[in-house]
Amino acid sequence: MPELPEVETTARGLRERIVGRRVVEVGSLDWPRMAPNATLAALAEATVGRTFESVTRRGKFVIAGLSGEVFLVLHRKMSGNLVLRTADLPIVPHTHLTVELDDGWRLDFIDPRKFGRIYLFLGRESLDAFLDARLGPEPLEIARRDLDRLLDARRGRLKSVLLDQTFLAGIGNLYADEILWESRLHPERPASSLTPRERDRLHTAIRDVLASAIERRGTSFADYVDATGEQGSNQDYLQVYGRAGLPCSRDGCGTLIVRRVVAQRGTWLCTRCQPPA
DNA sequence: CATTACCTGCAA
DNA sequence: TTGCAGGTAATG
Repeated sequence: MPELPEVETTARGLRERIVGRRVVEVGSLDWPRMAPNATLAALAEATVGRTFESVTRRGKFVIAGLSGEVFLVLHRKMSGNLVLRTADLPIVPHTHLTVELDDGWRLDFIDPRKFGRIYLFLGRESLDAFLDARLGPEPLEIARRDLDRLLDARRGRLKSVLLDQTFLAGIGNLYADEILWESRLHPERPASSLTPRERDRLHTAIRDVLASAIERRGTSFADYVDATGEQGSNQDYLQVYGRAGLPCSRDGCGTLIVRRVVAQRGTWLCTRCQPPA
């Protein structure tokens, strides 16, 4: 489940390897609804012959910028991966886009569940309009005072607010649970009910949980691998996600982690460290 | 707010 | 064989 840390790791890996490379060929778009605003022909026409100038991340989107303000934007949703391979290797099953580069490497978008999306934007304005309509601020850049403003504008529960990409961009189910455990906040607390001290804890936890997951190159819980096909290590450091029945690791706690459904999502928490009120 | 659709792999 | 996993858009 690629969330902010996994997408950041992938973007960094791609940046190292494809910036400065020219697109030679584009292919394999076998599932047209994965590219809502472009056909294979349009993708090829816009990118072949152009050179990658940047690879960035915004929320869970990877944004590959080519010369002439052409942007290839990819969202991996749940099972998607972006992997670089040498062009002589066969295309594996569930590959839905291939971008061949001038140095003998190929960027493959592989997604068994076909939930992933591929967008093409010509010009920075159309890219920014697309992103700004969907995404709130970056969690690693949000100032403490701005978090107040964001929280006060929300009436839902913490868990669903954290999952809302227009609140903060890039947090998904796994990191929402980890952030709430780290903050010692119950997922069903109303977002606007937090005391200043609790907001401090939430602000710190958002930064710490996401930053350390990036340092560990992401969580390889199910499908995720980075741009070179390597797994991250953050799955070895999870405190609650997927850990029902295991003891809470907080000093002297040991309460068994429970799973329940909050905001229609599997949600793991320590009921002692994260009291309902 | 909640529910459903989109998809496939995999566990029960 | 059924149902669950979950990101997001669309729909009650």
